[in-house]
Amino acid sequence: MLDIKLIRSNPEKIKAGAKKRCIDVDALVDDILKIDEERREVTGKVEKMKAEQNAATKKIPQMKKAGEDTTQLMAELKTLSEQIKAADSELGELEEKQKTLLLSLPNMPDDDLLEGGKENNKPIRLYKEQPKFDFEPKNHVDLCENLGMIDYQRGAKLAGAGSWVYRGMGARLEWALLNFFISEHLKDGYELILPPHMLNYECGYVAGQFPKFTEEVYWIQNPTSNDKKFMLPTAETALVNLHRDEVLSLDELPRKYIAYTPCYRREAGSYRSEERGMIRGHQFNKVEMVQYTAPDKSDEAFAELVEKAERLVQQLGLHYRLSKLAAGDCSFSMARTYDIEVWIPSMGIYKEVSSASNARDYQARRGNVKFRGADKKLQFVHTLNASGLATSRVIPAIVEQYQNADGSVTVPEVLRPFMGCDIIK
RNA sequence: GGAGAAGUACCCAAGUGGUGAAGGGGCUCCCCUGCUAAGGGAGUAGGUCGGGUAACCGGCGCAAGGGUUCAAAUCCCUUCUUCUCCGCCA
Repeated sequence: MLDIKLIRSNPEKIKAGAKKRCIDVDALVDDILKIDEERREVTGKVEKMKAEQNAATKKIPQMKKAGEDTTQLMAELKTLSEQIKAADSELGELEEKQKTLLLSLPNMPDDDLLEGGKENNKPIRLYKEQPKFDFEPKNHVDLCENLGMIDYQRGAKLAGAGSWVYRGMGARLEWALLNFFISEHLKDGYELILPPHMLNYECGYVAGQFPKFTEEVYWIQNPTSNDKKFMLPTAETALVNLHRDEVLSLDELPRKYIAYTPCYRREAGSYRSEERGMIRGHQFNKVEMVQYTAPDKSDEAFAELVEKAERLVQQLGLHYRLSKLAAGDCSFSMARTYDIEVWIPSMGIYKEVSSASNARDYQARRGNVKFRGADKKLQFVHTLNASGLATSRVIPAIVEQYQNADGSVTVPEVLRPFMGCDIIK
């Protein structure tokens, strides 16, 4: 959520920010300002009446004590009370309306971001070279099936298209990756969190996924209650809500968390034919990093998160690309995002394994997460997140980039202690 | 799933319709003493919204949201959370 005071004082800036994201919010901003003005006017009216009511109400017990007749005053106050009620409900509607509109404004992109969508994403660097094979390389679907690592058939039997079963060395590779990621993060002093996977609506709202993307998650509706929960689409949704409605002290910052969870996504409308195998599934495993920082420290934290995510991919020895996303490709809540994409030889493209973002105070405003600064004043914290990493894109990259002519796959060195073997065959 | 009890500030806690939400602990500052402990005094309801250049003025606030009333921490309803007991259960 953006600061209404910023919108009030500099609406053109907000409009220009959205334009960079290829979103036109001109009419929306104008509407917000119009309602804001109306809201403030009604607020003044209501508060004046309430002040009058409070003053008069205090007189009644005094008059009663003195034996005076209060019926006339009480009658007058009844009228006033009715007027207040009417004006108050008008005010409530205006506030509600304003909030709804405010929520549909995306975060402001950072000044240095390029305008436009995906096509303007800018590669910052490449790591290693594209692997060359002196044999006909296989794709990860065939490799995984041949090696008994992933069972797509039975995954579909159990849960439909877009679901798979990890088995044998596949399951062990998956688990080794998660262990490797977590142990690296622990070395860097991050606190491990295992959050609930079913979250209440408020969590999605604070993270910035709702109300816009309520249809992209799975909802749990119990037959005997109205209680509704959703399956988290990323652990970020849980982690940025850990300190919702809290005031952190300056010496508690930065807070550095990691969480392992499966991520549950409906992925409605995606093209399965182009993304065979594990590239896009309804459930995939991910270790997520989240930091809460003071505003002046968030750039530093962002650099740290990018570096950490990169380091993991480097340690796995995978060829990847780091890109700075153009404004229009950053997600709704984020002021800036860098993607790390690994090379999938069979597809001939790079696929995201980590997305590092700085939300600045956008999520903190929605979740009311503050800290008390050195000057004792309350301010919103900054929240940042980065995957570290999502396994479902790493495994295809590993099996394809590390495949051998005989169809076996060499295990990256850093994973061997976790796997207990050097080669999958 | 059923029954009951509770939710007031950093903590404990009083408060069953009426002017400023008691009291204690802790914390901060001051005084006395001065090695410590003890004692005395003052402060400790924040936050947010609206108005104002500002000092300041005003609205809201007793888990959350509604309702009754001239007036609600207090009465009524709904929801949430915690605790106790019962049932079911991996």
